[in-house]
Amino acid sequence: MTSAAGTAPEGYDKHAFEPFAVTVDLAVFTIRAAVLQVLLIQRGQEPYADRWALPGGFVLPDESAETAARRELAEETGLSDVPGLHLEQLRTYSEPDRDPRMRVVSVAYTALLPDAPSDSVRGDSHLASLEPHGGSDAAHAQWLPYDGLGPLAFDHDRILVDAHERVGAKLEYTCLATAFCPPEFTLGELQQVYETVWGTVLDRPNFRRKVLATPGFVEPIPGAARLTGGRGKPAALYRAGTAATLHPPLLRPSREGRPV
Amino acid sequence: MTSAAGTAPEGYDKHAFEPFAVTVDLAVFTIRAAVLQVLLIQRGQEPYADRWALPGGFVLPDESAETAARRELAEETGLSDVPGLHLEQLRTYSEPDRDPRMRVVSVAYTALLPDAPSDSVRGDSHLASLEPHGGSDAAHAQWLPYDGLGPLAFDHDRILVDAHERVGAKLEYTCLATAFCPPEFTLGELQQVYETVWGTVLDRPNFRRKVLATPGFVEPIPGAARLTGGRGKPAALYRAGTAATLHPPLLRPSREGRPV
DNA sequence: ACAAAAGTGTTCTTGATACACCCATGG
DNA sequence: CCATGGGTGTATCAAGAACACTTTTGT
Repeated sequence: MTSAAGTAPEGYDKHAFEPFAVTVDLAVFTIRAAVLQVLLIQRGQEPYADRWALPGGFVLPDESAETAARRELAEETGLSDVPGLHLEQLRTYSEPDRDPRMRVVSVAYTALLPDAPSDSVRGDSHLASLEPHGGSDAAHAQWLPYDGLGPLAFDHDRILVDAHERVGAKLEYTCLATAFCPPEFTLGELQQVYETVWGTVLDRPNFRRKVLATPGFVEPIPGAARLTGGRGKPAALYRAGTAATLHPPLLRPSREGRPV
Repeated sequence: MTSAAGTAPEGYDKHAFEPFAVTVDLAVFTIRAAVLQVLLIQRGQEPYADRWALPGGFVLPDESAETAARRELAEETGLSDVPGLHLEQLRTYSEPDRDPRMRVVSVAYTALLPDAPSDSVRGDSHLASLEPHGGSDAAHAQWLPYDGLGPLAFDHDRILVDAHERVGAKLEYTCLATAFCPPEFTLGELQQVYETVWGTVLDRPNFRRKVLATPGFVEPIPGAARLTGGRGKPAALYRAGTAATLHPPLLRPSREGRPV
């Protein structure tokens, strides 16, 4: 049997069998002031009232899961057409008891947003722009630090851990890190992305050489420079390149004692 | 909003909205006689009558997608509790028009099965064991070479390409290759896995050193040996180790001109 | 002058590559 | 004794790690 034929309903009576709800859940990350932040919403109703949860919602009858993910992201964050938005399917969660109310199969997506990392720690001007909707759910959409989150609603803890792990792994062998950066960024900011997601410290000279030696990772913007910390030499600016993968990869340090 | 609350049906009337069918599709690979093979079934009905398709079926109301995948694999292949079976979620396909009959969201899985590679090319004794069910769908389940497949039903071409790409990539940085091997295997057989999936030739001495230098990849079976090609020195036998990842990775050769 | 951050150079070590070569078995 | 496949040794080269050092800015 294949996609839809076979084992179960043969006549395709659309209401003859127990329906599944199909939803999307979004693990939205950004880096602000060298801290990994996650976009969460506070639930207003049972189950899990007052707990934090991932943004998300139903897949509508005529849209794909990815379309639904983009729509929900725009609706709940007010961010539509964010330049440099990275959206990628994570995996699907389908345990029968993951939502106590009914059978819900959820396709999880990971999204990465740029937000000038550790530059001028501005007074949450962006955060405000995330809450333009006075609407029911989006009203409490908020960035929270990834570390030290209390237990989330449903199985969202696990989704978030899976998403974080995937992002960390993809930094090793793809050019994904630029998705956290604004259109113009310094190599120090790019390094900050790696250090924040991995929770490690990298050697600046070696990081620099590695990035510049990978064709298509970043492109220099001739003449441009910017001060990053108030003091120090102004850093050269770069744009994201066209390459998608890193060869050879940029491996996390000290994987020796790492559990496999 | 979260998994199930919010945007759409608030009262949770299970039949109030357009239902989705949720299915699993299986990309089942094995290596036989140094050829990458895929398990396919021939469709008996429209749409796509007589075309080859991936095995799969409906997720039942009280099982997870992974449970459904294991059940379908057992039902359609007669293979239940295969030792060393590797089953892993690939991704979810949810384009609204992917099945012309109704809305079907399919969670695709990749499965890898051992089958003594290129050893004694026995007379398809295994193949026969895949068709014990005279039942409707499983009747035509069959191994076919991955290369040179005609167009498959639905979007199964794409699923299969995605699965192959994922397997190839995971060989680089995980110990996945042993999933293609029987419980006891030689290093030559393990190398055959890499060469078959990647479509490249590897240097035997270097491959050997690399594998043995990775702790937990394989474990030697003291004293055991086996002839592989009728001639030549008997090869030492190994078991799969406990490690899951490869550090450093075993990269595909000649990635220079590779599109990124 | 000093601190802070960017950027360059150099050494050391590791791992990958490309071979040449030896060993054991069947025909 | 030769073909075939397993296994070892070795020289060469590229990449990563560690760290000293220079440059440019603000205070």
